[in-house]
Formats: sequence, C-alpha cells, structure tokens
Amino acid sequence: MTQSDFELQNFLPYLLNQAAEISSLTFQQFYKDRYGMLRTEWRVLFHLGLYGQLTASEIGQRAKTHKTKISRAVQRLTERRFVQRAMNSADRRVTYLTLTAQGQAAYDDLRRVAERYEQSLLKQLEPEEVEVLRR
Amino acid sequence: MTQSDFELQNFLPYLLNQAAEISSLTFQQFYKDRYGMLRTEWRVLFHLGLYGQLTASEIGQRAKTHKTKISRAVQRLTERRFVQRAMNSADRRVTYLTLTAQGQAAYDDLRRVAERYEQSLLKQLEPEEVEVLRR
DNA sequence: ATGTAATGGTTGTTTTTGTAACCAACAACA
DNA sequence: TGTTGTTGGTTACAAAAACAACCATTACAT
Repeated sequence: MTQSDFELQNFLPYLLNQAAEISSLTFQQFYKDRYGMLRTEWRVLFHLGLYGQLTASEIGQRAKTHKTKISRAVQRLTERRFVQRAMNSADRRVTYLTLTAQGQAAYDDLRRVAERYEQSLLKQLEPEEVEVLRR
Repeated sequence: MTQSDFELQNFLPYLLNQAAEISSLTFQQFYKDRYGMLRTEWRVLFHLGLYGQLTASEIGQRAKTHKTKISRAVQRLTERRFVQRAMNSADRRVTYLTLTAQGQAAYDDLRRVAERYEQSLLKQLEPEEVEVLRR
C-alpha cells in the first residue's frame, strides 16, 4: 500500500469495527428485545451455558473482559433470576455461578437463534475466510 | 454446525468483536497518547484528511456514525484547533469542515502510524482474507 | 404567502463503560 | 502469630455513548 492509495475502508481496525458493529447489531436485537440483556450479559450467559459452573474471574479470563463488567453483568443476571450464586466453603472469596432454569431456557433459545444467524452469515462467506478470521 | 459443537469462539459476531477490540485498542494508544483524541475524533480527522472538505452529515454517512457523536467530536476538534468550520451562505444550516494546519499535521502523522500498523497486521494475514472482510 | 414537513446540527438526560480505590479472605513466610 | 502480599470481587466516581427532544433553516405543497 503506497501513501496515495491509503483508504479508510481498507484500514483493518476500522474495517473490523464496522463488520463487528453490523454483525453484533443484528444479533443484539434478539437478546435485547427478548430478555433485555446487554452484550456482556449474553456473553456471561453463553459462557455459563456452554461450560457450566464458572467463577466470575474465569469468565473474565475466557471472555477477555474486565472484572467490573463481569461483576455488573452477573449482578443484573442474578437479580433477574437468570443466574445463581453458590458459595465455596473452602475459599469464601469465590462464588460459583450457574444458570437457573430460566437462565438455561434463555440460553437454549438464544443459542438456537445464534446458530441460525451464524448459518445465514456463513452462507455469505467462504469457509477459508472464517478460518482466517480466527488467525 | 451441529447443536453439540457450537463454540463461542467460532460465533462470528463474537469473533469479530474480539478482533475489532484488540486491533482498535492497539491503534488507540497512538491517537490517544499523542493527541488526546477519542475514536470518533480520529475518524473525523481521517475523513477530512482523506476527502478534504466535508459537512458533518457527510462524515456521519460515510462513517456510519450518529450525528450527535460527530457533532461532539467536531466540537472537541474545533476547540483544540484541529478542525475549522466555514459557513455556507447559500444554506446557513450547513457548516463545511476542513483541517487546520495543525490538524493536517496530526493527520499526516497518524496516517503514517496507521500505515505502519496496517502493514504489521497484514503480515499476519493472507491477502484473500482481507478481501473477504470487505464482503 | 403560509402551514407542514424535512434537513443539518446541537443540547440535555439517561445508560454504559473505564479506571481506580477498596474490602474481605487467603497465602507465604519471617 | 503477625505482617506483607495476592486474589476474587464490589463499589464509587469520572468519561463516553445512546437516545430523545430540540432549534434554526430550508423545501414543498396548497
């Protein structure tokens, strides 16, 4: 790329941002409209749905999300009875998190939506491209 | 993709978000540390640097950014003398925006940084992949 | 001309996020 | 034991984003 043909549309961080925004916005409608969740909240929900019992900091590590965001997402999810906390008597700093029945139902529902949406996106792409995105 | 091997790491919106976050964060350091700019601000700066005189709503359209964000970014950039406004006597609602000398210098500088950063990212990817991202 | 809608842009208010400080529980070690 | 450091997590406050209401100006129809 030379000086003169630099294009914002080709600048990777910008491009990725736009792609991310568009694709998240579509999916956001579902978890927001159906369950009033925010992005971090569905991420937490999905982590618990996929991997079962986890602590807040484990979710933080996996999702590469700051602990305050996790803490707040968990708080909201707990208030709304999607998630429940369980103390660990061996180490009382830790709280294990699991989905409630309601949380599991929401997860199952949103996961189906996610899979359908994923399919519709993949139809527009080639398999190698997806591979590439995962560097 | 079957029910059982759904993976969050493969879910496109999630994946794109993470890629976008990482790459913007890296680039953010430059415009933030050197010029105290926010994301929308460097976007405005880049649009003006690349395409010359534009109105706020033109930038909004091109950058797919809400007009209030543009308005506030322009306000900050104007205060800090990166951008200047020029009235249009034919339609007094419109204000044309251009870079000041200082704004141009900041743009030139950041553009060099962007190009270098772009190069370093591209080294990790194949050309076809980039093509793909642009669907 | 004149009422109504549309456009360009700004301002105000509420949500979210980011950052730092903080607290309680545990660990390590003198 | 006590003192220092770490870890898991929450809370407080500042910065930024989202959303809606709002002006002023222009366009359009009657």
